[in-house]
This record gives sequence, structure tokens and C-alpha cells, in this order.
Amino acid sequence: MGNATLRPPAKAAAAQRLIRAAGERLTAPRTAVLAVLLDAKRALTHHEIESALAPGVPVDRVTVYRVLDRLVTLGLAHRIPGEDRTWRYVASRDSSHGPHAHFTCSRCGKTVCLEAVATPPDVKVPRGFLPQKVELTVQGLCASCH
Amino acid sequence: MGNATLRPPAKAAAAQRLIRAAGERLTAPRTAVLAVLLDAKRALTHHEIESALAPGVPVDRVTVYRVLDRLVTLGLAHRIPGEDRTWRYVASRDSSHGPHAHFTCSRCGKTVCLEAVATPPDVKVPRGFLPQKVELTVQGLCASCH
DNA sequence: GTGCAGATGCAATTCGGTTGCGTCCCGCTC
DNA sequence: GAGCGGGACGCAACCGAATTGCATCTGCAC
Ligand SMILES: [Mn+2]
Ligand SMILES: [Mn+2]
Ligand SMILES: [Zn+2]
Ligand SMILES: [Zn+2]
Repeated sequence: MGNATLRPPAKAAAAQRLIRAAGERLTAPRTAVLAVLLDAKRALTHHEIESALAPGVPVDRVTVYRVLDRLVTLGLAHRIPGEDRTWRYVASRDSSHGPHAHFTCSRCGKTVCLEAVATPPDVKVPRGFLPQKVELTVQGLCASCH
Repeated sequence: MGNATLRPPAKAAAAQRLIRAAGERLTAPRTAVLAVLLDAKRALTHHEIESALAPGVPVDRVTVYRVLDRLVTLGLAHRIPGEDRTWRYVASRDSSHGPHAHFTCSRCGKTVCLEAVATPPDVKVPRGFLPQKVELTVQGLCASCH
């Protein structure tokens, strides 16, 4: 009825579909958190996710952490370690495209996926070492910070 | 006179030379911390550095943090962000060789420089973004963990 | 509708790192 | 070799992201 609710965004339905498809129990916190991620144009911190959630159903901080962990495990999201010691989360748009680089603005912290830049799959490691995952992060200034 | 002191290691003299050469005031904490780094064969956490220091002159935790910051600023050491949200520090062996990749064991946390692997200098970023530093980290299992 | 494994909420805790501030001491000057 | 001044140090308090323990609740298979 024309109410002014800004959250949850239209992505809620998509979120539900993805969670179901992953064979997970469908809960309000999961739907809400994933919807926020699907709606975002950049990587979000736990804190940013929490406040994007606030107006609707309140979700406990710890639950947000646990939901995010779960989404990452399921491959529905990935998380990026930050220079500022906080994780940032992004919905994994398309499970078909591989691991990629990320850019973080050292001034405002804004973090985005560089989907065009694949991480090198062929790094040479010392004898006996078993490489599993390659992380490629670019620090610098974003468009609005320089 | 033949006492069994294990610390500071023989690298103390080298540490003093480097600190002097950087135009810095020579203090016991600085010498001790840098000597530990010069003696290490892998990247060390703040905690590891602190305990490597312990038997000799006790140095305050906070001082260790400040000394490490300073060494990094001076280019005498570099630090590596970890998946476990802790920095690891390495003496910068040779100021002449550029930025390189790192390997971190996801089981034991052991971190080493992959000096042979240079970080790609040419990453393509979105319009208006200014890249400044590229971080290339390989996660996996070290020789003694798999 | 019932039962239960799994999910949530809440409070307390951990832990790497930082800040404020009074005291100390390195290295320069005379 | 004393005197001095600014930087370095030690100590205690603090911060914030993330984790843990546990009681309660709930999605969903039956
Ligand atoms: Mn990404
Ligand atoms: Mn290195
Ligand atoms: Zn920015
Ligand atoms: Zn290992």
C-alpha cells in the first residue's frame, strides 16, 4: 500500500531463491542479509550491512556474522580481507567466473571487485608447499578520493 | 664470558648499523626488534617477536608496535596482512628488489616471502581510480602441514 | 500438529592493535 | 663531561571487530 519502506530491496525474492537453491533453511535474517548484498554495488563491511538492515526486521550483530559466514561457505558471497583488519562482503554475482582481484581505496575504504582481473593461477611456491587460493588486492585512491 | 644467552642474536650489530644508517636514534628496543627480524627465516607476528625478545631486555608491547611501525616506514621491514587479521613482519633484506608475493599456510599461519614472484605492476583499474600498491598473497599448506 | 536439528538473540569474552600521558634517555652543544 | 630538549619508552586504559556459550525459538520434514 504505498508505504515508504526502503528495505528490504527488490532483491529479497532473488535472495530467497538463492538460499532455497543452496538447500538451506529459509530465515528472515538470511534473506535480509543476502538481499542487502545483492543490492550493493561494492563490498560492504559487517557494520555497513547491519545498518542497511536496520529499518526492517532487526537482526542481531552476531547473527549477521553467522549468516555471512554461511553465505561465504555456500559460495553465495565472498569476503575480502582489508588493510584495516575488517572483512568486506560481496554477493558472488555469477558462480561461473573465477577468482578475481579487488581494489580498496586507502582513504575511504571503498572496495570493489575487479572482475576483469583474474588472479594468476600459476604462482610458483617453494618445494613441498601446496597453493590453494590466490589473493590479489590493489590499494590506491578511488575516483572520489583523488 | 661464555654465558648461554640465546638473545640477542648475532644480528644485533647489523641491526645497529641499519638503524644508524637510517638516521634514527639508536635505542635498545629498536636494536633488539630489528635483530630478531634479521634473524628470522619467515614473517613474524607481533606476538612472536615479543617472545623472541623476552629473555633479554624486556620491551613493552606498545614499544614493539611502535618500533615495527617505524621500521616499516623506514623501509627496513615490510608487513604482510594476514587472513587471521594480524600483521606479520619481515626485515627487508635488500632494498633493491621490488614488491613480491607472499605465501601463508592456512593451517599453521607460517608466512614467507616469495621473492621470486613479483607483484603484477600493471593491473587495470576502473576509470578515475589510482592504483598505488599491489598485494599478492597465496594461501595454502606449507611443507610441514600437508 | 509435533518434534527436533539447526538458527537466533543476548551477554560476555577474546584479542590485535591504539591512545594518552608522565618519565626517561639519546645525541647534540658548549 | 655536564646541560638540555625532543623524541622514545613504559604503563594503563581503551577500542572495535569478531567469537563463544548458552538458553530459547523456529523452519520444515514427517
Ligand atoms: Mn570480488
Ligand atoms: Mn616479503
Ligand atoms: Zn575513496
Ligand atoms: Zn603450515
